Amino acid sequence: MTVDAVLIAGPTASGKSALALALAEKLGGVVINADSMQVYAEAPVLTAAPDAAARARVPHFLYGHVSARDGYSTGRYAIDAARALQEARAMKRIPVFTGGTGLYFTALTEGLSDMPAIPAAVRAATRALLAQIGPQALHARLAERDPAGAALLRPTDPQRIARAWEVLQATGTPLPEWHKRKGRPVLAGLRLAKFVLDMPRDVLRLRIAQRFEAMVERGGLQEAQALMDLDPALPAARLLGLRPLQALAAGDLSRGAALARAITDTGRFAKRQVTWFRHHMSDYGRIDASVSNFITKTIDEYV
RNA sequence: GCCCAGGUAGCUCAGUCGGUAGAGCAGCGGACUGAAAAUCCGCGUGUCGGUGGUUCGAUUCCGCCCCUGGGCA
Repeated sequence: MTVDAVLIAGPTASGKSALALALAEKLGGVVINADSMQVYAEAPVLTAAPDAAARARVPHFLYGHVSARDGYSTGRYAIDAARALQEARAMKRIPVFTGGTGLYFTALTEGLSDMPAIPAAVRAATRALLAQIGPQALHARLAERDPAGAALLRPTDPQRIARAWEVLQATGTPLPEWHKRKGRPVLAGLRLAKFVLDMPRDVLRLRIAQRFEAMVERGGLQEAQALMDLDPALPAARLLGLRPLQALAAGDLSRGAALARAITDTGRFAKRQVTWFRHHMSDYGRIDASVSNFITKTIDEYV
């Protein structure tokens, strides 16, 4: 495998971390996270982050390097990933990027638009305004100043409306204008081996269910309890399973109902991931991860 | 064994005074440029328990059978 970096994407619970570890070990590489939730330090169990044993075998980057009590973003990820890449290259080790966040892979291989970070104060004010007047009204206001941008968005899509609004407020330039300025991909100019793990949906759902049960056994409930006071507006508050487990801890949900809720939510997420991979990553090689020896087979075939 | 109430979508149910049927949840498909494990859009996926009968036509009415729940013994 004569490449500069390996990319392994896959839906949650598909076994990509294990493949990345085995591949990095075989290649003398490092593993770099490409998952938006595994960056948080407080929930290694619930985010299925690589454990101490894995991290002892191969250097891991961008796992638990930020607090769940802080915000994080794709923009920050792109910066962090570029730095991790430099560190790996300085070590003369091949970086193996792995995770399930499609947008992070876009940042790695396509690049985000070249635009400034939006000040936290503007973002907070936009959220407050959105909460106050609602998405329809904010969409209407956006349409007054950025008709073209507003036309691209549905009045029912609060997150994208807020994003367009805050960018306009902070920079005075409509978001679509910024999107025309292509930025430099984190992995620009590198030879890449790109893979997407794949498996039948019903098999994946079963794995999700089994893994979540195991997470609860291994301290997932305690992690959720420790984050009871987490600001619900933070990205980390969206962590799958967090709310159901907190409801379980508070006595508002039975164990069975909490687990069912979390497993259903996770299955839906996996479906969205697969849709992204199918349409944005069609040039990635497909690996069937439902066969028991897929790691060995993959290494035999590509290394 | 007898009486009663049910058997309709994966689940919980609605409905058809006889013209092959919807709702919620689940599920499936799709979009996606700095919160992306987010956010948003679209789609009923069905031998209406089985089998005879009446009828131009039965998921609907009638008979028998099977299954489930409750009651009486």
